[in-house]
Amino acid sequence: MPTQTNENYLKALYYLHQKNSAISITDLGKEMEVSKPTVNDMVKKMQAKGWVKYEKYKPLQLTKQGLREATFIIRKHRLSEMFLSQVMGFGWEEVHDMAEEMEHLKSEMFFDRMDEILGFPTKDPHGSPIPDKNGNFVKPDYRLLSQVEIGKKVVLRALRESSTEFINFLNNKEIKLGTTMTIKQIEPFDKSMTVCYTTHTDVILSHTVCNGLLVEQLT
Amino acid sequence: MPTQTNENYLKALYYLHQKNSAISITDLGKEMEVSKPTVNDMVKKMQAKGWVKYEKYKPLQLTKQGLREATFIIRKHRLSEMFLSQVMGFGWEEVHDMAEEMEHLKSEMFFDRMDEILGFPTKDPHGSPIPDKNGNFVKPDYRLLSQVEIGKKVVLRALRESSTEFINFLNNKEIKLGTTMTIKQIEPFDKSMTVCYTTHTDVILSHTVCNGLLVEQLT
DNA sequence: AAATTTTGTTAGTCTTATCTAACTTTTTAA
DNA sequence: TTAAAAAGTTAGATAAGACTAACAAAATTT
Repeated sequence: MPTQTNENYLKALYYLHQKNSAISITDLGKEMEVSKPTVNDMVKKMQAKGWVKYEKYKPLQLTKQGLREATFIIRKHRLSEMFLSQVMGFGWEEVHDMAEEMEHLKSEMFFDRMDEILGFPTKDPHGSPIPDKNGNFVKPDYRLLSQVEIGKKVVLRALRESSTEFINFLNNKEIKLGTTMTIKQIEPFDKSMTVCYTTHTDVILSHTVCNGLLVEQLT
Repeated sequence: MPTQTNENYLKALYYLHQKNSAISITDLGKEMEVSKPTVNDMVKKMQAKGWVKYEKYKPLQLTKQGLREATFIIRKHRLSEMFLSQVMGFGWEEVHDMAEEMEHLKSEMFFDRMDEILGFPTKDPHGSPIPDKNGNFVKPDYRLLSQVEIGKKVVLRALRESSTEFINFLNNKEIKLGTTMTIKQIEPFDKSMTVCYTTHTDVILSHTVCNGLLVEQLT
């Protein structure tokens, strides 16, 4: 059974893998905000437990078991977010940090009951898929708004980041899941985009913001 | 801010204080299931943090601050039990262990929202008082069934232990909070009691069981 | 009051998770 | 293709939370 710290390393590895296939000790250290020797040590321990595969100077890999563990932590995180939002009435901008704590609770019953109460949801409040009790889930292949061309129409389906700060920004701009946007212009200099949606015309979104929005392309 | 381990020591001290005013290093060690040197060390650390007062070979004391911290942990525990039982539909025999984990969550918002959803309850599913947001609560002075005399009539108001095992025993005997019982007989040899309640006549309860039941005396 | 038992303390060790400083390997760029 | 930069490793330390073995102090019993 992974410790809480182990769980955080597993989750970090999982997220890094989503973007990048070759994860370095340094990458993981940055994600976890710890020094390289700390990661080095931890990786050895986690390899001994069978969760990661590592050879000196080579990229890190999650084993099948490690992936399984990571998936269950993510299940617990996303179910918690969903429960906090749907049952306890918290806003989508508030749930991430609380779920970050709750994901380490060990009681399976607790999460299974949440799942049941929520009617076995497949998406969390930020649009991310929730693995089921067996660890299965479908990863829809949305694209980043930042990668969409000018003139296209898209629907916001998920966020790649769920920090309170980021979501407060979206709330201010009245952007939510399901919002349909048309890309009017892309500034070559800073890659910022001018978009239109609902009653808003010509809203400028920075590249950083566009990089956090996962969309489904309509046209 | 106390660590999770600190919180458990504080809670243990709090519970020991309820029965016994003079708590020894040994007592705390037994409650926490750790060795005496471990307690000794920990007590020094917790004294440095201002939660306990201790002089060599003298009894342990919770400081005002320590008592405050303990009260908030108990608030979190009991609110969790209430939420698990009232909102999530768990049985009173299932909630203790889950609440034992949940009580260490740091988010105040989470517990305050629970409190609100539950309508600011003052008792948990086992009849124990729930401290409010300021740490205040009334400790009703029930007496132990084991201390009641023969012939008296009592109502079960709270449990002094909330383990699944103990409550499963009560469930089997169809004893719940609010059950009115009459004490028919007390066996001098082993202090077991013969009681009558609802449709049950002449049920024998061991001293151990009677010691776990907090009752209000009617006659 | 002395002997015994219980209680508490000291000293030294372990594990987990972290650090810095210094060194080595690999990669990249001149 | 070698020099510089980046990445990774080793060694030694620290803090929290635990242990055992051995000793000291206090309380209890005879």
